[in-house]
Amino acid sequence: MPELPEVETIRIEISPLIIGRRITGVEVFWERMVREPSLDEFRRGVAGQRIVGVDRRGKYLLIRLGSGDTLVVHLKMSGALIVGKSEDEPPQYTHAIIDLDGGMRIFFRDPRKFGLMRLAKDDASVVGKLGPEPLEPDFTSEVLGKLLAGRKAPIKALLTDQDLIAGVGNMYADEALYEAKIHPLRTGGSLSKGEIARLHKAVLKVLIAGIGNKGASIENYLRPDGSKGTAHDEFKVAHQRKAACPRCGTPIRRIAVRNRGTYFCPKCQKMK
DNA sequence: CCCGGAACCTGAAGGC
DNA sequence: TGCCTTCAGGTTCCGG
Repeated sequence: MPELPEVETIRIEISPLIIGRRITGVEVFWERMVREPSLDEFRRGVAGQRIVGVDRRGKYLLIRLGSGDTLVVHLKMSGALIVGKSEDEPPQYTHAIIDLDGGMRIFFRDPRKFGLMRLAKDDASVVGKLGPEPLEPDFTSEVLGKLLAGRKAPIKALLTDQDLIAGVGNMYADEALYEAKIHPLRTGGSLSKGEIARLHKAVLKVLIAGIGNKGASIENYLRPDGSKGTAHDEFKVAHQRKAACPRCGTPIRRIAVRNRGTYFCPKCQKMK
């Protein structure tokens, strides 16, 4: 599922393919994919525009247009942007196509149909409420401590709350908690200063490793050239059903936290 | 403000 | 073989 490392990989790899190209048209086969404005307005606002940049904020991909507007893409759980040629057959589950000059097209593939696009005048209306970017220098252990102070919710739920930290999703939250040896059900406010420092370091480590491995191809995530990432090969606990803890050999356990599958080592990550 | 649960989606995988 | 259940989870909305 696209989380920060997956979206960042897409940003890095799609930028040289599409920046400088002009969008010649948009086809949308699943209309609910376009949230704002109306589909007609969306088409008019996108068609004819030149792509002048691609940014990322949290899990949002921000495609900058010559008009000053931003084509916002969120891939949710199963979305992928595949760059191909005009004569290519659309991949299965393609729900929208963005045609570019030079005989290229971007296929928006999304089996679960959660992914969305919108056209925005400014960033604030879309990503204004997001928490800090975890890989920016201003995201320090002290900042993380302040965000968690007094919170009664499970740390697993807080880590995946986009208003607290932007970009961390279910998989990387499990990996970070394992790395920091913290039980996913510990409350945010119960973490010691040392544990917060460990967790901060772990979040950076797993995200950077994820980007280095071009994302995790659990489920349907694909890179713009259609290939898979390899980050999931290095997951210690996330989705490791029936596997053993690489540190102590204890079977990995799965529990549900806020209705999300949560994997951890019951021996290394104690409630205390 | 804080917390938890449901809804949106549908293919894949596993059990019987 | 085939049906049924479970699992996957980012975001938004709603109720307490």
